[in-house]
Amino acid sequence: MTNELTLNMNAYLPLRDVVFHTLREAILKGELKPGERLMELQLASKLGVSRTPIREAIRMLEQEGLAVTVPRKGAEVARMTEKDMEDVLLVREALDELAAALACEEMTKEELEELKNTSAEFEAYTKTGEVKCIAEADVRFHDIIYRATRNPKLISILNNLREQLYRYRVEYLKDEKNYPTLIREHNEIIMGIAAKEKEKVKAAMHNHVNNQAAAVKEMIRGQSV
Amino acid sequence: MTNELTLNMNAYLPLRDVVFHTLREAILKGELKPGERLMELQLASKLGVSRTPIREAIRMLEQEGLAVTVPRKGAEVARMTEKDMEDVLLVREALDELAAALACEEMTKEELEELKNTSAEFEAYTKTGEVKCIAEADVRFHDIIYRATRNPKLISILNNLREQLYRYRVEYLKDEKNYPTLIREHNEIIMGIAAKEKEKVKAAMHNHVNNQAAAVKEMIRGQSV
DNA sequence: AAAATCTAAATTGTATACAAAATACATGGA
DNA sequence: TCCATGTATTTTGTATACAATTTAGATTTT
Repeated sequence: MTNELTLNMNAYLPLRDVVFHTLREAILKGELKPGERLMELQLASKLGVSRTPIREAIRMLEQEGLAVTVPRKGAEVARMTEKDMEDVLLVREALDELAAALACEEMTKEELEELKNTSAEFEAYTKTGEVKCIAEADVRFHDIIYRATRNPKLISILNNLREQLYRYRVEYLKDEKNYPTLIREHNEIIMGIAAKEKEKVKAAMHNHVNNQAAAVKEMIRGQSV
Repeated sequence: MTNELTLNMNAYLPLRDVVFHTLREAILKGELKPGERLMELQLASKLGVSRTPIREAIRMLEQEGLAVTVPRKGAEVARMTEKDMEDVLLVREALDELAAALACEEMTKEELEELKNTSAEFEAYTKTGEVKCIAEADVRFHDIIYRATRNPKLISILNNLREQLYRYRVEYLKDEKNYPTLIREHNEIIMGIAAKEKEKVKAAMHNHVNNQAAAVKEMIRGQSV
């Protein structure tokens, strides 16, 4: 009798992590709006826990850039200006290019297949117009590339950057007129990786992020009226 | 009587921040070694505070990548493998290049002067051999470039990456034979920025980080015996 | 001696208590 | 009405208490 019973005894998660994930989701979905105060007692009673795990979760959100706290005043959901968004996009541009180049070197045939499939799924969803599914397919597409970099540090930074853009990106994907461009760009990236033409892939990815950047900025400008 | 008495009433810092900075310093200086356990009660009594601010500081260190915690077992100082270091350096290479390019566009004459002065100080310290001063001058040199990017998000990521390399970088600066190369590279960067030749600056910065990368890797390999 | 089991101590997870500061609101005066 | 002041309430900061789990050591068993 070897220890085959180590099923998911790792399922234990400290409350701070549960709270952290819950609050993060709420912020990204927009349920907690930028500038909204994160009051410990209120959150604690709403989530049915004490202040201790709430406070620890807030410290984590803070470090991720999703919350901002002023000593003795408390935390609030981070506000994002257009400038902040531009800053994030500029960094993302550089790192997505790096990721594309690395993926070009490292990606296996199986992963390339997966990438193609995901791209096909993405295209299929654009036909039906299910925004949530489109967004998820897009995330998967980029995740496959990220994973192929074999660089966890890079992946975690990219995930954080993506997180910051999340709220606006969904809006971007609602606009049907972007779909053909996106599909073409995805295909360019796939072809580049398949041919292992690093410079082409970098250029394609640069373009891809850049287009998104332009759209997101326009969107913010529209909102800020 | 206008309110000129807003001196530094902001001097108040929550204990969690004091603890966070203290522990971070200790980790970067190597006083707390990779793999060393961070026990709450022990740290609390050593720093003369309760467990609460210690725990919050640990959550912050965790998010910065300086500590790793396993639920119910506790936190320890993050270990760094050679692969981890390579990963960090690869990202840093890309972002330092980006920073150099942005600085090239944005840097004022005054900042350029400051950069030259700092480079001169760096050179002077290499003559006296005060490693700590050399390191500080080098940090200042790169900080001036970072600041000139006008991109706080980029700056914070770069600071985090630098932090991860910190322990090994000091060792690197102890080796006198690196000094001439470093000085030359600094000058190339300065000249490139002065002439606003973006591509040259990027190449110079790439080279600069790359050399450091090679040295750091060699160092790790030496240690791991 | 090696392995397994039990027990005591140490350690983390969570809740709560109390102090200090910030906020909101009411009251009083110009 | 507007501003200033004072007071009550809310909220954060920190310490502590207790429960649950892990770890280490001792004891027993094979």
